[in-house]
Parts: sequence; C-alpha cells; structure tokens
Amino acid sequence: MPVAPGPGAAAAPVPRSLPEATVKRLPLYLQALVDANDDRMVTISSEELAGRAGVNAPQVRKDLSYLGSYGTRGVGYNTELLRQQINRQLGLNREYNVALIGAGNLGQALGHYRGFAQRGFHVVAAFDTDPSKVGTRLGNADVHPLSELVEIVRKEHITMALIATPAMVAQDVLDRLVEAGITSVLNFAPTVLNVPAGVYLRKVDLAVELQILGYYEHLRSGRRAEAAGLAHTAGGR
Amino acid sequence: MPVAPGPGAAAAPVPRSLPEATVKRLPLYLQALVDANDDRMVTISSEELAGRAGVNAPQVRKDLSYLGSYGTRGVGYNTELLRQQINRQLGLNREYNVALIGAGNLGQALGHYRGFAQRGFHVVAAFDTDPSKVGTRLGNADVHPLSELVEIVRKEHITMALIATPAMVAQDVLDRLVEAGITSVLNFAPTVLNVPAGVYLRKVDLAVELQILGYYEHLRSGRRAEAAGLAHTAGGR
DNA sequence: CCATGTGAAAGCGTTCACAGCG
DNA sequence: CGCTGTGAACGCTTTCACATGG
Repeated sequence: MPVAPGPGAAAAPVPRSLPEATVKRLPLYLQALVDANDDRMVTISSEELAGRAGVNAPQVRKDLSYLGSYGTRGVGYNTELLRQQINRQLGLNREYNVALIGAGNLGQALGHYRGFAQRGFHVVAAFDTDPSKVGTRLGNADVHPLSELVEIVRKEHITMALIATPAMVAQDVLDRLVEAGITSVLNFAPTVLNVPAGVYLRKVDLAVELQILGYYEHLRSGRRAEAAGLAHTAGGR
Repeated sequence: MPVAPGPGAAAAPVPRSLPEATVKRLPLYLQALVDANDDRMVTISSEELAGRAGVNAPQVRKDLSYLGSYGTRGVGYNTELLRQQINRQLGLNREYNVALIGAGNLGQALGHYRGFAQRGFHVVAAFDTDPSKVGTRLGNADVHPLSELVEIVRKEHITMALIATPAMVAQDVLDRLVEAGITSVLNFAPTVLNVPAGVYLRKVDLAVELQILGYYEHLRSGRRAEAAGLAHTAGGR
C-alpha cells in the first residue's frame, strides 16, 4: 500500500517508513547475513536466512519485500547486496556519536562494550556526578562532570545518548540532553520519562525482563504441579 | 515463537495465562504502584496509574481486567491490594535463584545490579572460563569455573539463568544449562540460540536496540533534509 | 455521579497460499 | 522447476463507547 515507487525515484528511495515490527528484525537479518558472508555464502534463501535469524521464512520474505525486490526468484538473495540494502535502510552506512550518562555498574559495561563501535556507534563522551569517576577513562571516552553535558554534546556532534543513571536523576538528565539537541535516547533507568515530540525515546529495563521470565517460570511450575495431580502443597520448593 | 501458551489450560485459579502484551506491562504497573504507595496514595485511578506507567488509561483497565475485578467503580484501585495481586500473578511472591554465566563487562554489571535482588531474583552463582576471574566475588555470588555449572545449578536449586558470554560459546553454555534442568533463560549474547520445548528463552540485544534507535534517527534526519518546502507538522505522539 | 469493566470496532502483525518470474 | 514477492485470511492488540454498579 505505501509502495508504488513513482517515476523518477530510480536510485535511492532511502528513508521510507517501515513497520516497527520489521525494523526490530532487520538488525537480526543483518547479523545473519554477516555470518553467512563469513561462511562464504554468495546467495541465501529466505529459509536459510530465517533459520539464522531465528524467525520463519514467510516473515523474512514479507519483511524484505518492504525494502524492495532484492532477491532472485528460483535462487535467493545475494548476501552482500542484501546486507548493503539493510545497512542503508537502517542508516548504518554512517557513524553516530553517542553520549553515555552514568558511569556506574551498567554504564561501565556499556562504555566497554565493543559491539557498539563495531556497528558504527561511538561512545565519545561519558558523564557522571561522582567526583571520583570524573577524569577517568571509560572505553574510548573520558568521564566528564554532568555540568559539562550540554557543552560537550554540542562540541562533539553527539546525536544519541544512553542513560545509565539511577532512576531518580534520569528525568533531569534527559531534560539536559534534549536541551543540548539530542534526538534519540536509550534509557536503562527503570523509570518512565517524558520527552517532547521529535525526540525518540526507547527503554530497556533489565528487571522487567527478569520479571517477564519469572511469570512464565511461575506459570509453568503451576502447570507442572497440576499435571502431577498435586493441586496444592506440592511438596517443598 | 518461544513457548506457546497453548490451549487446554482452562480456568485455573492463580496461574491463568495472560496475553503476552499484558505480561510485558504488568511490571510497569507494579513499579508505578510501589511509587504511588510511597506517595501515600491509598487508591489510584486508571488515569493516574496510566500516567505513572507510561501507557494510556483504557489499556490499563483492559490489562487489569484480565486479573479479575480488583477496582471499585467510582473510586479506583486500592494501591496495596492491586500491588499484591499483580505480584502474585507475576509469581513474584516467591524468590528465584539465578545463575550468571560470563563475568566480563556485562556480566559484572548484571552481577552487581541491585534491582534484581530487590524483586526477588538472587544471583547466587556466577561462572566464567577465565582462571583469573574464577574464585573472585561478584555481588553476592562466587565465580566458579564453567565446568562446575551443572553440579552447582542443581545443588543451589537454580531455575533461571543469565547468559552474558561471547556469542561464540553461548549455545554450548545454554546446552549445559538445559542439561542442568534450567527452564528460563535470559540471553544477552548477540546470537540466535536453540532450546528444546519446555524451556523459555528471552533475548536482550543491546546492539540491536541501538540500531533501532539509529533507524529512527536516520529516518528523522532524512525527513529534516527533505523539509525544504513541505509543511508537514509532526503528527507523532 | 464517577471510574471501572467489557463487548465491539479498528488497527497491526503474522501466516498462508499461490501467482509470478528468473 | 524453485524461490521470491504479495494479496488475502487470520489472530492478536489497542482503542473506543458505554453499560454497570459502588
């Protein structure tokens, strides 16, 4: 429905809006394609790609159809071509400068994580209020006092930020980030944050993930007890 | 894809199967209720709860209706009662023992994270192959060699695991966890893992989160460039 | 009178079956 | 002939409007 590439849109209809669910899977396909390339595969079928990405084949074909027709019927997709197309769609053919706020447990892990730089996301500056952390080095970034945030974000052309602070200060930090002109934020603090329109905020809550896991564990253990005919008082545990 | 709820589970008293989307939001309501309790609120409306959880009011009411009727018409929900009910539904009225595999950057952050224990998830043992890490302490857990995994998991009654290893070894680690009888796993390694039926596997991929963020950043910057003469006010939320 | 609880409608996302094309 | 690309069916989620009951 949103397709029909009009006349004149020959080379690069790049930023077309994709379904959110598809966007979430594209990085998986990308990784699978990189792996397939390492395995010297020149072409790959939707079936094979699906297996490597952990989804099913019709899903892969539907998702890829949103990008255009980059496959060859009867053959499959050219691994390298498809990789480039997904890379382009995701905007990964350029580099991003990222700020990291909070140099505690999680902040340190994020600052040292190599997976970010490998994909073009460079943590170029870290911030913390703790004087004993300021001045230290975190991965490739210096740890600055929070008071310098706005200044440094602008000077270093930072467009994205990771919030890894305690929940209490997360909203204050976010407000400063917005003031500095940042438009994309990944929040690891377990709290709801408010952003003005035009800023994209995404949340990762590790404790929530565990609680979801706990629900299914709980559900299953309840079923196991029932299956054994032990409605209640199912011995110990 | 992981563990279909499955039919046949009719009216069971406590562990009734909830829609997956609802399960993901219950932890948010829980946190909002704890906060509201701290603010001395005895009752709370769906409107107020929605605001604190970052969702909308009809969504809250629909979600809560799956748990039963714990509200009072014309008044709202009793904060403490609702908190208990959600707690019970999520299976958080008991404690879980958790294994942490991988004591690198991310593993250390997870091992020290206090949010887990606060919610009843206790990391009681950590594992790593690196001899320099084995024997050290990580939060409340000792770091053991990976070879002792099966033995210790059984001895410590561990039912859940966090995989924070390099992608290369994640499948091997998972196989051992399954062998040891673990049924719920949260995987932080950026790779697709295969589990037998009956084991619930959930994945958190930090690089993927950043790539999704990058897509929307890219999309927006493309739009800004296009916004030469087209007055198209932001219609987002 | 007010906010909950809920059918019904609308909106998305996934799955399917097969037409289309190399 | 094989695998892609896609319209259409299906199922899950969200939204809405309002009947319900304290």
